[in-house]
Amino acid sequence: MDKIHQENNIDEEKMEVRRGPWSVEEDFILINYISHHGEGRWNSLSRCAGLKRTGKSCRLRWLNYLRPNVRHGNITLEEQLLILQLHSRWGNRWSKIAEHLPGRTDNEIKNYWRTRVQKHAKQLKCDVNSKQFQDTLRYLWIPRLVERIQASKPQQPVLRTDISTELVPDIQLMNNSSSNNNNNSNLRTGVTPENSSVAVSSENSIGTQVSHNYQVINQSDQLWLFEDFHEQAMDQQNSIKLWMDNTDNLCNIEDIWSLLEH
DNA sequence: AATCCTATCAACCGCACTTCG
DNA sequence: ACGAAGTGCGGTTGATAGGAT
Repeated sequence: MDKIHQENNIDEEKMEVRRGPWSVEEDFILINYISHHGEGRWNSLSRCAGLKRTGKSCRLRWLNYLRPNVRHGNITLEEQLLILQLHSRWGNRWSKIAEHLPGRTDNEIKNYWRTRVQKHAKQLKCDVNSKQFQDTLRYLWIPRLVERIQASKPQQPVLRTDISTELVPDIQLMNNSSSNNNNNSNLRTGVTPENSSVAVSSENSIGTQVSHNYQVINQSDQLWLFEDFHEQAMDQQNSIKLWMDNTDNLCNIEDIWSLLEH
């Protein structure tokens, strides 16, 4: 180790490192310093600005809280929808997910996932990474969110997000009458108690409209899901039975709705 | 009013990767 | 090419506010 590094280490040992919540004065110093010198070089920034914080701590404070374009407050329904869809694609890559939610930090998204989504997985007694729970998100939670978004925006029949269509499709509601190939006439259908169904449509890579119609059938207190692929497989109906492997996991759809309400 | 419980989120930690000298 | 420093990411912790009892 050279002399300079030795001296730096001695300095760091001498300097007490402050931890815990940031004070208003510290925030002011950090903002003021970055406004004059810019971001980066966090370790030297900390020293030069006269903060008794680690470089990491300064970086985190700036990126997660002090940055001008950081948005605070409740995660909106649209943002929840994006998080769920992006997480199903990328998993726990929070920073990558955060790139598509302007003003939201990876930390905030991570917290949302852990406190809201994982909580529901726990309530449903299944692993958050299990296929069962992923299906629950895909076929129940996401359509439910779409419906709530739609209900909150009566003037906008088609929801568009600011994300590329490659990631999130255009989403629109369809009522049951538009679903014309349900051969199970003896089954009750409907995603919601109001007996409406949700369709998610998207453009594929060659610009062709692809639509998926999700129908939930509540039969004998068991939850079944049917997915109709209207374009490529008009006559093909894939059925997915959730909780099939473990009868303890069979649950009433009303219970799930009540969970999703919160 | 006091205590306990739960949810939330800012902050920290450890690790991996990148940059620099 | 190598080692140290710097940076970024995901996982975890702990303080605290608010609700329940």
